[in-house]
Amino acid sequence: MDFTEIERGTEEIIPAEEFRARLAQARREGRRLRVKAGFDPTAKDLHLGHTLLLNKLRAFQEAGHEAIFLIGDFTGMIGDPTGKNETRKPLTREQVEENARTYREQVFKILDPERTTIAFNSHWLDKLGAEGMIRLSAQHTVARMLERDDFAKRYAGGQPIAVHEFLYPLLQGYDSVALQADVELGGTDQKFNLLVGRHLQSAAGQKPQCILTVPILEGLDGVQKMSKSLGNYVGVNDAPGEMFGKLMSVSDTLMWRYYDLLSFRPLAEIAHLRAAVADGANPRDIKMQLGVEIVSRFHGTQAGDAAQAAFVAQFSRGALPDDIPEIRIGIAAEGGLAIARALREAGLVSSNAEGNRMIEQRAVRVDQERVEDRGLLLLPGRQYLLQVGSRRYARVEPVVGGDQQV
RNA sequence: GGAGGGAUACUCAAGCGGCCAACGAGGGCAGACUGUAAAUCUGCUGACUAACGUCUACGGUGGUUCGAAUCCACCUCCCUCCA
Repeated sequence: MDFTEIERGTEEIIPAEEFRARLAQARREGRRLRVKAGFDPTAKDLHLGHTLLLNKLRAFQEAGHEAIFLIGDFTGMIGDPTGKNETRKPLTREQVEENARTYREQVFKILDPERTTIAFNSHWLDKLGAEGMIRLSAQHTVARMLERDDFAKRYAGGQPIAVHEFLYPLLQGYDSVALQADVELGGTDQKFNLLVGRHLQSAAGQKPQCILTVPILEGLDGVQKMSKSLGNYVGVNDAPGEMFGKLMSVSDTLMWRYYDLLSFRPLAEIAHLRAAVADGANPRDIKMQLGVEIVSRFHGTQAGDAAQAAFVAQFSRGALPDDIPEIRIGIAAEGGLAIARALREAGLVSSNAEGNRMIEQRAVRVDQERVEDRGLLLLPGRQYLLQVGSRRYARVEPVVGGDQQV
């Protein structure tokens, strides 16, 4: 039996032999494995980092297994303490539903809706109650909890650890019990939590799940993990041009990481691309191929090609982008519109002070001409093309007395 | 419950009565060079103002002082040791 497609891109499979045996057995018996992957409802915009997991879930679907997309609406109230030490605000029922809905829209860009089960863990965790929680807590020791890497670090480093954070892995593990999961997928940073699931399942008399971990995708900066709050992400809902641009801005080193983790190309083909660059091909062109592949995946082949063409036109040939926002800004009858304010109103800078700074740094152009004078006034009656740096554009028309409008 | 230490801008971290919108580093943004890459060099990095300048900010609330991030009191939160 061939495991390469299922196993491609995974970091670790625990225990590998058992996993393969289980797959083989399921096939023989015509049984579908229950494959679980949990998602935190605090985030609602999916980015490429999430898609690693979804792609893997999809691979299981295609092999005929049951994909369970678990929304951690109950555990979201705790907030996974993995990684950062920050207390999360509990979500309201409305927020959870809202987030779940947007999840659904985005998730099915990858998963097959016909073969996906969506589950909410409040379903069983609500009923667990204080007694259930205590019984659950009795299944695990403090010493073992403190083995978890980030708990260990925080404890050693004198950082606070709240008691309720210990409950998170237990509840996540209990999800596996409730779902009778055969397999659970997660990022490498989830390894500890996933293992707790195995432990709790055995204690409950179930056959413990197998675990597949996928790497954590680095964000555009190439260092920290991709996340919305760090602003280093490519969202699956990003517009084609934006998505392409973001991918083009990654470093050459990171490009290969993205090829390895995000591309669906055969491994041999990626090896060829590496060889080509080693032979002197411009990595930029290889990067474009990646951009086209990813944009096409979420927006269609046409959009992928168009994004590349637009990128080449704008940055290689200096053409203006064709989707420059237009805005009218109301001004008093006398005088004109101060350039810094125009930049701010158009959303190109966050404050007038920043606008003035940009001017001093020679980053601002009006009608393609560099602005040297921060006292420059835009007069009503015509439209101006404003530019900050090489990627921020807007067309602005000052209007006497008028309200600001697009 | 007792003793001690700490909280400074996006992050880390100086400052310990006026020269502090606050050293330095990282990050971010911009300029040069490029391939919207890396590396490197330079500048900027609270808001309002054309500008003079004004306002807001060093955990919170009060106080001392001509003047407080800096001193005092109380409060909140965190850490360590003891119980």
